[in-house]
Amino acid sequence: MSEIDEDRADAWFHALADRTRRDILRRVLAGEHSVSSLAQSYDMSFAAVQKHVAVLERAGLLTKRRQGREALASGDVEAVRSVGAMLTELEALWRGRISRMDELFATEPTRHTDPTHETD
Amino acid sequence: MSEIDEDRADAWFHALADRTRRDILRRVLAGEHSVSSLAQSYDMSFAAVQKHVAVLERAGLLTKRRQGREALASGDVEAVRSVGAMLTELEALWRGRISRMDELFATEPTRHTDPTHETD
DNA sequence: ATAACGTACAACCAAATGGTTGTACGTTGT
DNA sequence: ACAACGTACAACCATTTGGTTGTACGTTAT
Repeated sequence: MSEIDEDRADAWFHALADRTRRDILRRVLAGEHSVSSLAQSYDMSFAAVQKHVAVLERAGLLTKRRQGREALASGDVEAVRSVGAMLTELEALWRGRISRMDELFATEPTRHTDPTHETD
Repeated sequence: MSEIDEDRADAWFHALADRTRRDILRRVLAGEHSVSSLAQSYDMSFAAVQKHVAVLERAGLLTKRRQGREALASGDVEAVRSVGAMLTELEALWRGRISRMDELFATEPTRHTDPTHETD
């Protein structure tokens, strides 16, 4: 895992580790929203919401396009899939553990016929 | 999404938002490790690693069992899958956006034969 | 018995986080 | 022209975070 990948993963998971940001991401994945229309949904200042959007943008989880005075935010489903792929890699490590246990079961049984424990 | 679910998601993503913790999780998903053996892998104090393990444990991403004086940590693949499932739900919102766009394409074409733009 | 080991946790510290208000600046509507 | 709107960002503040050292306590080995 390269240093740059770890940086991206840090940004992804940090961005997702806040419920307001997860909620914003849900909305912008479902459709484009201006920053101010998003801000109206939450009981906090416009600036706070704008910062949350900026965190999601820096993490690459959403993109903004300018239309007149509005900034329209849109979720990037490919980035979400990349995060999912990281978790799948973690699962693969776990599957590796299991197959190593299988190996163990495949080699261990010879012990059962260990001549030093011969009984007949 | 219930309040308790959001709390769990906060804990999951926060736990994953640190590269040392992700690395620890990789190791304990691949196989059981004592806290001190984990600590030897990192250039920080035992206490720091012990706290990282505690964060992962509180998030439910790993479990510990006591064996003598050692605490053996093991990754919980089901929890990892639950995090993945959250992301899949996010993707579903995006697919919803697409199908709403399909609806739009399905109704819009009548405009093309709008009598006010009749040319012949 | 006692030294060494493995763990847990408290107290502390610098840096980052999530919020606030205020300011500046381009865009839109009257 | 000018007021209102939408955005961005700086400065500030309380809390949390990720690290440290030190202490305490049960377990293992000599």
